[in-house]
Order: sequence, then structure tokens, then C-alpha cells
Amino acid sequence: MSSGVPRWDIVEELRWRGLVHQMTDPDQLPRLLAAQTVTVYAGFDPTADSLHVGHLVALMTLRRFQQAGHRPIVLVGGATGMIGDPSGKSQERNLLDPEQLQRNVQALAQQLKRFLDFDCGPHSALLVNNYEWMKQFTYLDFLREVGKFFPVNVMLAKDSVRQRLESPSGISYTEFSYMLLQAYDFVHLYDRFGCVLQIGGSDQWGNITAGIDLARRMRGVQLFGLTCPLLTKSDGTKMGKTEQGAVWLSPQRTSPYRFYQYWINVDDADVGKCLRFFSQLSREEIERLDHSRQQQPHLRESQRQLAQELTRLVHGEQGLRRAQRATEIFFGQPFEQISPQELEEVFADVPHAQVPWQRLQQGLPVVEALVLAGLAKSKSEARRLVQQGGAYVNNRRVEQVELVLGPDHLVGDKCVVLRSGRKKYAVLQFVAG
RNA sequence: GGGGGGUUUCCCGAGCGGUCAAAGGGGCCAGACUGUAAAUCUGGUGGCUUAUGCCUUCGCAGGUUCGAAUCCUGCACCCCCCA
Repeated sequence: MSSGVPRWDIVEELRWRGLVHQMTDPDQLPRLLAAQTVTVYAGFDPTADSLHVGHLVALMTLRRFQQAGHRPIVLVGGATGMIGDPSGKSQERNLLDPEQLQRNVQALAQQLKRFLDFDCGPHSALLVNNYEWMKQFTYLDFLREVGKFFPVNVMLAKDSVRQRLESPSGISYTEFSYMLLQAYDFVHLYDRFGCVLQIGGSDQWGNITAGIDLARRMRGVQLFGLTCPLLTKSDGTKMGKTEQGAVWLSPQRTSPYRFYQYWINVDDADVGKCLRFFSQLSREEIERLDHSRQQQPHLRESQRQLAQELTRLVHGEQGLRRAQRATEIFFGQPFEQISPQELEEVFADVPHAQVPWQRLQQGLPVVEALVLAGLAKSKSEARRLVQQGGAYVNNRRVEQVELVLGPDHLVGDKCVVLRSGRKKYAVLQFVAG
């Protein structure tokens, strides 16, 4: 076990932030964490080539552990990702193909690095991939060395399994075995790095306790687990979803502008929780923002702070600047006053579609333009949008359904900015050919 | 094995021979109000060359009829009751 003394009471901090859902041994664990530097891990399976905001809860918590003076390990599930975690899933999922998986592992590893400090002495973070130690096992070895310690009746009692057994789709032997892998990871990280604590989302409770049980049986040691709540809205639904799907951390999947806008638009009822979960702000600052939200709600200080901090963390200073500049332009002055170069720079992040220059020259009906920009699914829908007064060209409401766009409508030398409703923007970029 | 009920547009759910692109609700989109919030109110919500026009949709395949989501036959899936 690592030595050294933590900087502050991490459990107390996590509690007031609302980040503790469950923990094993609520007497012993806080004492341990207060007394010494502890090695703590969280795992992320490479089910996609990017993390999304749902992952941020555990990841930011891991970060807080590090800041409090503990040593974090992030695990990328190259092995577990091949199997598929049944936790919280109502249906069996398709296996990912190995090449895709490999790419995902790389991409996640890259992303995860942003959130932790890998060069700060004794509590430098570590990045590991469970494929490294799982690949050595043959099926028979694994059954003999690990499987032997798992009573099937205990496995069947786990929530994740039970729910699936009750559901019509059932569960395959493969997914059923998932928890053995994750459990073994914990033991392995204990052996190799003295890792004694695993954290994760609340859906990981079963897998975490499986690891704790396994360690007790295999090594006779007491390990610990702590889970964070799921990221939900005040109405109980999941956060981090938009019409376009999940909000991803990868700029290819969710541009910095869209990412920033997502947080700017968080409901008042949820933003306090988000600040507690995700921001580095102190308790006093967060409470001041709570107050500001009640007194001067129109300033939307909380949302601004949240969006700023998270966008900076995920997309860097430059990503943040671009997102903010785009926001200023779109939600501020008419953009005749802004230079073409700047507009083009800003537009890069906003959803945009490329259209042959010719179409503009021939005259492009707005209705078609809206479809091309992805603001309407069909021309009928676009027509409806215009008729109801919800369509804008360069921030000016479209009054005529028959409006035809031509070179006169350009902003800068190749863009037309379309908008649906109050805040959905898209850019058409006209290109040669 | 026997008997009964069901499968409708994104979801729930009405419709049971023409007046049905199909009531109502939810969701979603837009408008008003605001703070790029919530709540509320209003409108919209299959597609197309926007047309008192055409095409596609009511589990699937056929049939009856001038005309079918609605009737008949077969098939598939789901639910309930009896054994």
C-alpha cells in the first residue's frame, strides 16, 4: 500500500457534492482514506471511440481523488470490452469486432489522459489495459484459477444478472461471465499496484463487490468500493442526451460549440448538481452561484461557469474560446459587423453542410436549404417551419416560403447561416465543384 | 391440446365498410412570454413539384367489394382463461 498523507478528507468532499451513492464499509473506508494515500481505480470499456458526459461522473471523481492526494489508475477495458457488460442493459448486445475495439482502446486512452496528472510524483496516475493481463489466460487456466472462486448462486443473485434472467431476452453465458473479468481486474491491480479501492457508476456496484469478494477469497484481503450516482435530471431522466444522441467528449462527435451549448442550456433545476459533480469550484463559490441563480437568474452565471469550465477541460483553451466566440456571435449582434474570416473560423464548429456553389447561383429555395443544413427532415417539414415563423437566414426571420437564396445572401464569401427556432444553428458552406 | 383477446402513424391509445393520413394523450418541432431556463398558452407533427392533387402507412400474404385500418382466408408474433 502506498504511503503518504492525503491533503484533505475526500469522503467528506464527495458527500457534500452528492457524489457518493454507495460505499462498502462506511466506517473503515473513510478512515483509511483520511490516513494514507490510497490507490484507486475506475474502468472504462471501449464500447465507442469516445467517452460521453455520462462517463464524466466517475472520471471527475477519480480526478478529485488524485487532487486530494491519492493515486488514481484508469483502466481501459480492452478485454472486458470484448465481452460486454450486462449491467444496466436490458438486452444482449452484439460483440464488437476486434479491429474497432483496438481503435476504441487507443482513442479512449488518449481522452482519459486529459483528466489526470500522470507526472506528479507519488500520486501520478497510471493508465492500464486489462487485455494485457487477460490475454495470458487460457480458458482452462481462468476457470481453474478464478472461476473456482465464484459461487454461481451468488452470481445469479446480482441485480444485473437477475434483471436479465427475468427479461425475455435472457443473458448469454458470455455476458454472464463479465463480472469474473472485472472482479479479477481488481485483484490484479491489488497485486500489482496495491490498489484497494474501485469506484464507478452506481450500475457498477455488482461488479465492484464481485471483485471485493474475489480478493477476499483469493488473497484474504479487504478491498473497498464506492459508487457515484447516475447523472440524471430533476425529472428522473438521464442527462447528457440530445436529439442527436449522447453528448460526447470527442470533438469529432460533438463539436466544442455544441458541447458548450449543451451546458449553457442545462436547466436551473439541474445546474447546481452539475456544478457539484463536475466543477473544481469551491464549496463557497458554488453556494454563491446557487444564490446568484435565485437572485439574478437572467445572468445564468451557473450555466456559464459550468460550460466554461467543462469545455476548457475537455477541449482546451482554444476550443473554449471558439465556442464562446461562436456563442457571442450567434446570440449577440447581427453579424454583418463581423469580419468574414472570423465568421468562417467560428462556423467550423457549428454543424455545417457543404453544397456546390452552383446551387446557390441557380437560386436555392430556403426550404431546400433547410433540409440540406439538417434543420428539417423533409421539405414539408421545412415549409412548416417557415410558415410558423421559426426559420431564419442570417438571423433574419424568413417571411416567405418561396424565398430563394442567391449570392446576395452570403455572409463572408461562402456561407449562409440558417437557424431553426431560438437556438438551433446550421451553416451551409458553398464550395466549388 | 381447447377457448378468448390482441398486433394502428415516434410511443400510448381510439377507430370496426366510404366523411380516415386516421380521435385523444405523450413526446417532438415552432410561435408568444422569458433568461439560449422552467412553467404556461397557441399552432404544427407521413412524403411529394403545396395541390380543393398524387403517393405511402393501420402485423404479413392473399381475397370479397365501386370502395377496406375496418369484412373473409391463411401465416407470424403477443396476452389471457381452461386442461
